[in-house]
Amino acid sequence: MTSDMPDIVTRFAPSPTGFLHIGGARTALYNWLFARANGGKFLLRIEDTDTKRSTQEAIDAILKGLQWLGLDWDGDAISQASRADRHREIAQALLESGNAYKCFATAEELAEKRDAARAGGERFRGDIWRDKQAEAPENTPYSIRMKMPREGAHTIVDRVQGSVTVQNAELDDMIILRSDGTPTYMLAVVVDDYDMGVTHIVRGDDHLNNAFRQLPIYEAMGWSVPEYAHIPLIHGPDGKKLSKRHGALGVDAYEDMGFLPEAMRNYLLRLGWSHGDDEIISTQEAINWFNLENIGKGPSRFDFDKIDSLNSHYLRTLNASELLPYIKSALENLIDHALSKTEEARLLKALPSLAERAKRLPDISESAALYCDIRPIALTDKAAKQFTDETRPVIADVANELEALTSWNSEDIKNSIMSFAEARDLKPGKVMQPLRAALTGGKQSGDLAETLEILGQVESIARLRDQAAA
RNA sequence: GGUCCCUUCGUCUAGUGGCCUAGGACGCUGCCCUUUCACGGCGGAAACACGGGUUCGAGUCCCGUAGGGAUCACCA
Repeated sequence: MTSDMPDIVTRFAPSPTGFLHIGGARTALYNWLFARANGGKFLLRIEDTDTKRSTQEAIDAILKGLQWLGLDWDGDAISQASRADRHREIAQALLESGNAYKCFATAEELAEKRDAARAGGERFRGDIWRDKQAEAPENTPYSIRMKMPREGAHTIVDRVQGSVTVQNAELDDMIILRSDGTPTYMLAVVVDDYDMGVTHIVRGDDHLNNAFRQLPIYEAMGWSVPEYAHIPLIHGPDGKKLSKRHGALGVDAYEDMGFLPEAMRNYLLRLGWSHGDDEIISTQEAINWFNLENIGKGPSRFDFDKIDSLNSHYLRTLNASELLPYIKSALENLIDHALSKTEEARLLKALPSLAERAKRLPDISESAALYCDIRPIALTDKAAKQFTDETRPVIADVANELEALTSWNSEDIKNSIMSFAEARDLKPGKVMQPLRAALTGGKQSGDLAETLEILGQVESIARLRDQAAA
């Protein structure tokens, strides 16, 4: 490690074969937090050595996902493929030092050996040419394989999983340079992590076994081994592994569903990590508190109910002008016209109480539509039942009462309705329920008098008369 | 199948040998508040996978069993 590097360097190293899924997002979050918690650096490396499967779209989606989550990385994102020369150089060095060797076997030959070994209950280590270098043929393409130790064992003291030991005899002579001269992931990770000065590797525990295959490269090069923290995977709500056809979504899908990035961060943080009984954890607190030791060891399931409750909490912390941009375009879609100045003014007053009732952003835009000019408003079945021969005249009369009001504020509106009810010897609820139905069509809204105030005298009375006349 | 990892309420988790009659959160649920829906307040049901040890004492340590997961490519 270079000496001018900070004490802690982490990295997130996604392969750009798809979107940034929820597990990757959490891995990125943990790496980011650990770096930020320790005044270190958080690096981003795109593992695009598999050029066949890597796409620019996927890279863009990953970058966008990280940005949405608010996880900023230090420096430029590094393309692993662009470092192929360096990887080849190390492969060559390994070859020259006798830690790696040329393998002339063909794919078919290898597959054959592998199947045979497996059928016999043996393990195949890919070592056909391990001890036959003297017989190396001329002008034949070859791959380069790592010459793995056969005796002894390696132990990793993983920051999450604890002490883990694997016998060296389990290790195969993996390919580090393909016969077409391109480096494999197994070589590239090690070289890049070393060159980037990565001190702590925090990644999914699907890489735990790989760590042991990578160790011999560090040793052969005389490089110090980084600290490892292998975090458990996230499963779907049913406990099954998350896959593309089974509930794995890109973070953009969660954005579309109406989750706030701060809610997502809080949820992901808490999914597999804890700080006593704390549930609502601000990003600053997360940075102050985050550590590797409190990461749980078992896999966890994604639970929409819980993230909903977190999201509704964060929704409530936003004020009206912060909220409006989040819902504006969805709302305009819903009401089929651009927001007018009056509508916007109503919304600025109504939004906080709408947010209080919402779990996700669409809940807000849907209820916000009530404050727009959408006459005649649609009625739910339940609301429609409020309009009877009995209630229609009441609505009409209340409309007249309200029209006579010279000051339009919730206090006076409420008094007017209450005294109307009293004069007719009606229970307040008998009056208010039909009113509410006529004004909202059955959708959720806040306090009735306040709703009327925000809607304005003209619009309110028009809505009431729509139903009174129907 | 080999190797490695994991296992506390339905879910996320607290718990690091006595403070555990196992705590919190989400969800579920009863009551209260109330002009609706929410919010809020007060309650409730709900878990140490199983079996052996070690120990005066085990959710906590050890060993087995069962279940789940990961990995065994010229993918990453």
